[in-house]
Amino acid sequence: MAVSTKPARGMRDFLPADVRRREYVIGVVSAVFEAYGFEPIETPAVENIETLTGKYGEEGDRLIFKILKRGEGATSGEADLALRYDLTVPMSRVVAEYRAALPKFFKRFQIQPVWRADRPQKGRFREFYQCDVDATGSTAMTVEAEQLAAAADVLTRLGFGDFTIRLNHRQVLAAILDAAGVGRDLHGTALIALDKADKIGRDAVVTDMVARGVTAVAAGALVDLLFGLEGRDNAAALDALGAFIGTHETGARALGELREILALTAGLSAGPHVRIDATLARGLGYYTGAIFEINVADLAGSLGGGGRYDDLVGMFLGQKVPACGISLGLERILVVMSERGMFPASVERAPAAVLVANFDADARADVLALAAELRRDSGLAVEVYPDVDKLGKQFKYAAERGIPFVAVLGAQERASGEVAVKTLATGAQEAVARTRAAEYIVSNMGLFRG
RNA sequence: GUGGGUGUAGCUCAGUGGUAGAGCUCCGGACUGUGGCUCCGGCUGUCGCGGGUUCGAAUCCCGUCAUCCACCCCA
Repeated sequence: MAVSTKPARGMRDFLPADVRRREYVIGVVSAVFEAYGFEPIETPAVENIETLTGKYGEEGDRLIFKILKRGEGATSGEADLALRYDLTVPMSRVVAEYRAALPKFFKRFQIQPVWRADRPQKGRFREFYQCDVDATGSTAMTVEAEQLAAAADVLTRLGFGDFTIRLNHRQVLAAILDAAGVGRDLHGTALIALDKADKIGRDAVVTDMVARGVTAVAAGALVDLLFGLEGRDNAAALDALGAFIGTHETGARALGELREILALTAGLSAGPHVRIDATLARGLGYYTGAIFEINVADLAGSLGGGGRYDDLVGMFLGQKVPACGISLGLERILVVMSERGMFPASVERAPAAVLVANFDADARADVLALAAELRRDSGLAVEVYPDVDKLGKQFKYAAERGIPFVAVLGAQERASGEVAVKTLATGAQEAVARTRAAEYIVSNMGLFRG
């Protein structure tokens, strides 16, 4: 065996138990999104490369998986296609392409894999699913509020109680930097330093900023502001930010938007989880307004994130279409749920409810017939042991797979028109009339419902 | 792209220069119409790969690959 049987780096195979868990989470996500009036769409795995480049910022562009051009590309290294990096950009392309056919307010959700040429680590893969909700056509903060509520509903229904939704605004960040006296050309690099505030501490942030060209006075002012916000509630934080930026026009308007989002979510599921965080920056290039990120204590990365991007669709259409969206990371959610054992018993269920034993070559046709009767009459999944084998092996197989009942149809049972049904959890076994076997199993099935 | 940890049986790992081990799993049997418990017996290895040092390398050195963790960034 010379060839490795492992999947490619950062990619994973999903065995039955994995798929069941994934489908459970996806089911909750779609049900919640649909309840908010979002409609599903799907787009191709592959996009023309120019659709993707220049949308994510320098760091993002570097992580795009490119596909060599057929033919001469194999030698020249030229790429004309790429695997999608997220779902937001393809969705924006779709909105631009089908603008006339789509409703004025287009609310879509999309649950599909995306690919990033990143270095894998805990909760980070090169192929992973995103669950995105986005709405185009409105600049109202009701959009942000509802999307935060939808995300909070999903997490709450999955059993999360301890998540934090960090909320900030790109224009607030810009206003703070302006007010501190940081030149526009240094905004990007200053944000990177600022983003680390909660990790590396006050002095390190100042040092970092100065190294990036920010004056010591400006860096000091920023740090005083940010660390002065610690421990304050949302209203106090917004007031402090407002005092700092003073009469800065776009900044004041942005703060107003954050106040509105807080007011609108206050009575919703998201309300208790939202926290103003002036250090939240987010690297993706296309955000223009409110930005958010969902975190949980036991994971370094985020469970989800998003924000408003009013110019992205316009990059394809040439006409401004406001948009806002939020993305939940399926694998991140699954990693935490698996570690915490948050899956309900119904998800960890056995593949079948009944195993029909097969130990008499002459009875094989009748065994298959019994299985068909049980499926029809009980509605349960019924599996037949394919090989003629010792009964002991078959009981062991059923026990290992977690199948709760074994039905035995041997010469004795066939002669008497009965089926021996054994309940593995209790060890109880009863001979029941073949016509009543399904009913017997169903009535005992309640013991195993989680 | 940067830094670090780990690669030995199907799995978890021990073995720090002298003939490759344990536990679990698996298979068979005790129990040829009954799983879990117990007991008995048995299988399994290019020690990640390539080179170097050495009389001798799983062990030391170099390289490489894989994987995990962290950084960056992100879901």
